[in-house]
Amino acid sequence: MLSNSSKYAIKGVLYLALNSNESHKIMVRDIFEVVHVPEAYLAKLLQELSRHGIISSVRGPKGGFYLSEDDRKRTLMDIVRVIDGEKRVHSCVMGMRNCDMDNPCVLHKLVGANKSKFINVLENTTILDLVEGKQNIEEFFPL
Amino acid sequence: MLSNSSKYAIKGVLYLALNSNESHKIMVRDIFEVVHVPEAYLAKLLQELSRHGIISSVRGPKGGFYLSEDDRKRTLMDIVRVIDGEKRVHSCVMGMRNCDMDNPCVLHKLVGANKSKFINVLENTTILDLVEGKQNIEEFFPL
DNA sequence: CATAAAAAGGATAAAAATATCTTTTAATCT
DNA sequence: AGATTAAAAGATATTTTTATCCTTTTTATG
Repeated sequence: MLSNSSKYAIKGVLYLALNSNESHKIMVRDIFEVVHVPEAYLAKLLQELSRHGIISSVRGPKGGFYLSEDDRKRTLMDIVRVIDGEKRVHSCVMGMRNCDMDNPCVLHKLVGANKSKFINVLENTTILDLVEGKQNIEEFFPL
Repeated sequence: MLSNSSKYAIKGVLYLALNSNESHKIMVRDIFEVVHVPEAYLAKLLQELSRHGIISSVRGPKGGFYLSEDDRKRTLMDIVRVIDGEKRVHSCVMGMRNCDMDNPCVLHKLVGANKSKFINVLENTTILDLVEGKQNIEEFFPL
């Protein structure tokens, strides 16, 4: 429903949201220990997000990853979509054939409603919401 | 959150609930095609459930798997617990350290509520509920 | 222009999940 | 008892996910 990779990616982006901006970019080297994700693996994930325009990056000295103002308007689902793919997220809880949102099976009715809510949260929560929101920033840690 | 193996197991048990009883046992051979799970794999899963007393089975001729009356009172969570383990189900959505139901992180607050509901459904829905309930039996298919 | 910094990319490795095959054990029926 | 049937158990194979390593490309700066 939500892969480790996606969780890692969200953690990384969260860190960027809290610590980076256009004039202060951050290297993977400075993130991976804080969010407890292997350096090379996190790099891969962030590169993937950058390639899909979900986050920003520049190469070379003084380079690194960061979130632009627009990037911050991205939703959690944007991240998950890139890392896990649309398919995984929307696949039927029961893996039933001929069963999806529109034509749900019984288990869909039982658990699907909650899954849908889960998806709604992912779709409606932006990075900005998380960071600027009413949330106590301290609660994010430890990532 | 819910492995394929668990889904397979639930499907298998559902089939047993609909088609078996103490005096009419069913062989894996007769289930696997209907529920679209590889024969040997489904066998493993059902054996595991049987070993943990979630479903019933007898060996030899006229043998097979079946659900006793008591078996039918088992919840979906009983199945998931055996196949996926307690840990997987209750693990933090974000994989945060120091984060669980009692001491939730921010993402917990966002998506955790729905996850908890999801878990509640699994914990409060018995096989019997699914089969005898108000549900139209046809809706289960195709498994 | 040279150099160093940093992401990007490709190839590989390790671990976990999924799946299959083979042998053993138990029950039933001649 | 012996043959047969079916689950149980054990060993092995495949695939997917997760993770690492190493090289290449880009870019800023002295």
